[in-house]
Amino acid sequence: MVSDTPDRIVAAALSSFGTKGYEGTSLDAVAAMLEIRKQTILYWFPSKESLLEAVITQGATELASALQDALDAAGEGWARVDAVVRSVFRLSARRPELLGLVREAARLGPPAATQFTTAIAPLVRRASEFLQAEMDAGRMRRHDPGLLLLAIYSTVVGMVTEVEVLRAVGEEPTARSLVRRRADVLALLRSALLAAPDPR
Amino acid sequence: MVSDTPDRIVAAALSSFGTKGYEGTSLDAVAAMLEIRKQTILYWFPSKESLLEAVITQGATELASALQDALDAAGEGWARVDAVVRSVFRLSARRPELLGLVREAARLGPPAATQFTTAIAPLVRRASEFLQAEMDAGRMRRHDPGLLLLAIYSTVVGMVTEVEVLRAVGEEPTARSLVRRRADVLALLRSALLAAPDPR
DNA sequence: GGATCTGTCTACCATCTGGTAGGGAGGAGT
DNA sequence: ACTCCTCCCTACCAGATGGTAGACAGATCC
Repeated sequence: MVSDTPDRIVAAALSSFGTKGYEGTSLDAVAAMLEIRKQTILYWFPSKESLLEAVITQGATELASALQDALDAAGEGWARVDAVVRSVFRLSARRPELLGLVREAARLGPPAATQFTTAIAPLVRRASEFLQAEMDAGRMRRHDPGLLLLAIYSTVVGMVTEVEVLRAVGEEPTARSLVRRRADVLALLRSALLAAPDPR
Repeated sequence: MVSDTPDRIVAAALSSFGTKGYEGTSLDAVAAMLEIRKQTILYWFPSKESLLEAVITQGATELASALQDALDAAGEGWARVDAVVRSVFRLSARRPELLGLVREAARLGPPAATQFTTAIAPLVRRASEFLQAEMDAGRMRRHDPGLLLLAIYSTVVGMVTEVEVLRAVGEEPTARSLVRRRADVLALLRSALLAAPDPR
């Protein structure tokens, strides 16, 4: 029988890295969550950095699979954007640490950030091509697909992770508010992206 | 003669907190930047936390004044949005640490985040009222002003701070790219916000 | 039953962290 | 000349941090 300890360590570390940040999380703290000793963590992962690496791999995998599931179930055209946004909002309710980890990975810079972006690169490419195709077909306004993707990413991730900014603009981060925010983001993206109905 | 040391400490700490993060910055590191001893920092600021407080006050003041200057020089209507976006992009080129600090403050949560949002609350209120007025006048599409503000904030700050995500979507963060990004953000916001010309 | 391997532990360690205690140089006030 | 105040320093300290060394229990193999 193989031990499930490394998986449990990664899960606990993901949660803590995603909420308290990498520097803000000590190995002792992660160990305490699992009621094991720090040395057990260092038995499975030779250093804190290598644990981060495993956590990012895990996070990227989970994120990619969630988005993939949403896309598999989605239709065509705008429905795909809709599905992705909805799945991110669902994720933010069920696994807020995961979105937090995305932010943290971006903040830490290389090599963590590079690892993450490399892991989800295929999704980025597909999304980019999708946007390009929609634009070519005249169904979306023309923008640089890469920058558009970054804008969508920033907006959606900001809308679900920036709790304090949310409060600053007078919105309490409740479950009900999440539904409103999702509706608002979708409406906003609609008007930003969808080409105006051809007047001719 | 009063010493300028506290100001220099705050400036150095702002730069480090904004790039490496709060936990990622040690008092020794800040002291080394100024070629003084850590104890001199602790003479002026009784604790690291109180230094953070001073840094956030300073950061919020600088940010507010930059935005205020831009608004004072701006015209009416859409020109005001344009002016704000341009000033943030200018800031991201001249003082990237400042934008980094905004992100860091939001990430740290209370009390740092609260302090920051409190400090710029007047600007938020004015912006909110402006958007509301534009909507009432039929010049912008209707959205929740608070959520709209958060979306704009996320998009613009993301566009200037998320260097690694930028790379992931195939955009190298050069000075030239900054101009393109600014143009793209403005175009995006235009189509998202401006009401379609009344067809009647 | 002995040897080996796996997984977790206890016991340390060096380094770094924020923070305290207190000294001393030099200017200002008297 | 003396004292006081401002400002920065050296010398420490306790606790936390990431990491190492090695013991030990239990399973597995021979």
